[in-house]
Amino acid sequence: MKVGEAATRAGLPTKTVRYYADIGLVKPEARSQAGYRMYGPTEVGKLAFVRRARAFGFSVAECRELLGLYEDKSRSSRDVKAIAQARLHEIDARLAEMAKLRDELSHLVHACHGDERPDCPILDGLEAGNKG
Amino acid sequence: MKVGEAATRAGLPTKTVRYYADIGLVKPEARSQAGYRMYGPTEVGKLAFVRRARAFGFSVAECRELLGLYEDKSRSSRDVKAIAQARLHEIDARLAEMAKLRDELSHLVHACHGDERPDCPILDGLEAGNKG
DNA sequence: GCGTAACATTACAGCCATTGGAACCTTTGG
DNA sequence: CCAAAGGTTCCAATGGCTGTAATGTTACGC
Repeated sequence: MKVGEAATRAGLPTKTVRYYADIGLVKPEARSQAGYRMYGPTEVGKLAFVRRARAFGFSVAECRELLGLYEDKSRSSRDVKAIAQARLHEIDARLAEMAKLRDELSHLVHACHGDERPDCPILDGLEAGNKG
Repeated sequence: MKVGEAATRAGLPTKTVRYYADIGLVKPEARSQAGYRMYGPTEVGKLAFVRRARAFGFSVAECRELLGLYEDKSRSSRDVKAIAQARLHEIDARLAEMAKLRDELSHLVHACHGDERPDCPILDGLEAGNKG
């Protein structure tokens, strides 16, 4: 498939997919006669993976490393597992924090009466919660 | 207090606090005789507010909007609630994405035997899991 | 009162990860 | 055959910081 479809399937802007190809993060499987980037399901999978990892806050360099886990056939699976597991711990920590923040905001939203009164618990809560 | 202390209290880098002052997001209460940015507790509160909002994924522009509501005494809490609730939905979606990434990595980590063999299941995981 | 370290200032450059636009080429369908 | 839709490259700009240089100010020990 061409870049547009690959982008759509991966849930990324076409421009970004091209950019990822340019920086060598996710290269197209091949180029068509006319020079079009041609992608297969594997690449779409990688792109979607990168999208998730990026949304999570991993840098492009880290995404590269993570993708490296998939691509480096010469690496021992012990190394792969170690790196993946370390990342997993990071992810779990961030996930927990995000969930906590989410619950906080949720609580505040539900505590907010949402009428015309100017004293809103959301703003008070955010203001009060300046300790961390 | 001066910028350094304000930054520390708000949990932000000094540089960022100065940057926020420059773009008019959170201005210092005043300038000292020597031109130093002078902050009070109100500004520290705003800075911490911005930090948390940024961590939630609010853009600086959105932070500005929220701070605007915060500063506008005639604000209705309905507006604030509407904005916060919209963001909450986004955050939920983002959390779901993160959970997906986490599960993907977790699955791969557990499927990997972690020995010296170069054919690690982690390497194969992507081709299969390209649906999201 | 003086030195100096720790802080502050501005201005400007650079960074990362995109994103927009111009100018052009290829494929697809009536 | 021609237009629309979608592809290409390249270069510029954006958002949100972050580093660095050159310089000014303040606090503290001597």
